[in-house]
This record gives sequence, C-alpha cells and structure tokens, in this order.
Amino acid sequence: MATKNPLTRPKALGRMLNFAAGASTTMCQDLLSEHGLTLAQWVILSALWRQDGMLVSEIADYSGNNAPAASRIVDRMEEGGLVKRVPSKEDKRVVLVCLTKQGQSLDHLANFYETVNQRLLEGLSDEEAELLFGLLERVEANARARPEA
Amino acid sequence: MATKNPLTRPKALGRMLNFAAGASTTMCQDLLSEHGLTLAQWVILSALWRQDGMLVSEIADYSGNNAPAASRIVDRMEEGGLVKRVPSKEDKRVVLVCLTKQGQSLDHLANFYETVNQRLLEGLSDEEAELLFGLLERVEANARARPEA
DNA sequence: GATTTTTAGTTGCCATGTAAATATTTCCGT
DNA sequence: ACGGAAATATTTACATGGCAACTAAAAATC
Repeated sequence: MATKNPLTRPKALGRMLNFAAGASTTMCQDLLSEHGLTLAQWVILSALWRQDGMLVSEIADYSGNNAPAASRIVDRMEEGGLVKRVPSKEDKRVVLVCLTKQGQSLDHLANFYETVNQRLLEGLSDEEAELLFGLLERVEANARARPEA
Repeated sequence: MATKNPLTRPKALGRMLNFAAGASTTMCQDLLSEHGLTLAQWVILSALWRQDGMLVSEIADYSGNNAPAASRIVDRMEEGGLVKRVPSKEDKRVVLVCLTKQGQSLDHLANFYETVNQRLLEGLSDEEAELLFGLLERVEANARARPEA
C-alpha cells in the first residue's frame, strides 16, 4: 500500500508544543543513554549537583513531576546507586535524597542542558531565542490559569 | 519544615517546552474528561472525523505516536465503543480503524482545538502567535536533526 | 517458483504521569 | 495539652509512551 495523501494537521498549538517537546526529549534521551541516564534522572541529578540533600517534594517541584512520580524515579536512581535516601532527624516525615560517590562523579554533565540549548536554538538569533522563551512562559501561564467561569 | 529557597532553574529550552506542553495537555485532559475522552483519544477521533477508515500506521503518524502506542490507544477506544477495527480485504495485513455511531456522535468536538488555541494564546497578538508557531517549527526541526558528527 | 526482505500490526517489558488511598508526623487552634 | 487539620512520603491502580521482539502477509529478488 502506497501512501494516501496524509491528513493535513490543524494549526493546534498544543499539538505543536507536544511535538517539539517530544522531539527535544528524544534527543536528550539519546545523548544521555550513553551515560546510562534517563532524562528524568539527569534532571534530578542536575538539582542535586547544585544542592545535595533535597526533599522528595522539592525534587518533585523542581523536576515538574508530582510526588509519586518523583519518588519512583528516586527509587530507580537508588537501585542504580546514583543517590541514597537519608532519613531526617529533625522531621521524621522527611527523607533527604543525597548523592552517592557515583552520582557525584557524573557532575561533568551539569552543563548538559547548554549543549541541548545550542542544538535546539541552532539558526535562531539571540533575540528570537529570548522571544521564544518569553512567549512560552506566557503560554504556559495561560495553560495553568483556571477558567474563571 | 518551611521552604528552603528553591533552586533557581537554568534557562533550559527543553524543560520549558516540556512544562508548557505538559500544562497544555493537562488543560486539555481536564476539558475533555467531561466527555469521557482522553487527549490521545480525541486526537485520533479528530483525524477520523475528517477521514473515516485510517490505517493504524496512519493514525500513528498523525498523532505523533509510534505504532505500538497507537495500537493500544485504539484498543481502549474499541473497548469504549468509539471505533471498530475492520480487516482489509485487499491487504490482509491491514486494519482499517473506523468510527462507530458513538464515535461519530461526538463530532461536535471537532473544533475543540480552536478553544484550546484561544486559551493558550490569550494575550498574544496575531503576530506573536505566528512567530511562536514558526519558532516552534524550527526548534522541532533542530531536535529531529541527526547530529552530522 | 522459492527464498529473502519489507511492511503492518500486535505484544511484552519497562519507565513515566496522574489520581486516590494510606501511614506517619507535625502544626495549629482552642 | 489535646484533637483535628495539614504536610511528607509512599503504595497501588491505571493509562500512556518508547523500544525490542514477534507474527503474519505482501513484495522483491534470485
């Protein structure tokens, strides 16, 4: 079967955002898999490299996940020997997620996002890049706004 | 424990794309859940409302999923009575995904993406919106470009 | 015409995202 | 100090997304 002419796509911003984000994520996964990391793990490590010992809830906020998702990613990182959970003495509800030696040893990947930015923004002027960041922030704020109706 | 001052986030485009796309998706899911649809299901329905009887591979391309993911979404839509699989007579490998009466009956949601666009683009001028679409296309193309190295 | 290659679709496995329920601990109003 | 409310983390259940492997069927090659 040859290709029927495929359906043209409506100009849906949500779709375009998801396609761009998905392509960006795939690119990151490809680059990080050489180091045995997933993107979700790198994001958490990138936070810990700057501030070791974070709450799961802080990790969730930082990484944009909800707490259960963050907890399970930490599970796998713990299994992989990247981090360890340290129960807090002051607040017994709290668990501090801390880097292991192995997790620390990967901190040369801390500027990985700059590599990604360069690739994604190739061919865009600095002004266009700034504009894009600003527009994305406004769109995200619109998406999170509760309908007043 | 009060809030330590949270980590400032680097200006990572990939992160920003994922946050914006995630917020947009969540908004869509909220709106669609009233109709018993998920966003992935709506995307497929929106294609079928325009061209009933599509291959799973065509649906995968249109929706931006890989074939296995598309197949399983169709599974759930079939369980939910939205579509049915019709084996092709000409090519016995092929399955045509067709709307049921129930799937057809939801076609008043065909312009749902326009509602979403309006919300996401609130406060943006037409020029800014056009600019955003163009920039996103260029970023996505960059993300999909194979490194020549 | 038989064998190999390609194509379409599905299934299995694993990681992730969301929601709801739970346990534990702390906070706060009284 | 006491009791209810809030915070923290986890577990479970389910839907989704990506990749690899698999089956069946068609196409291509010899």
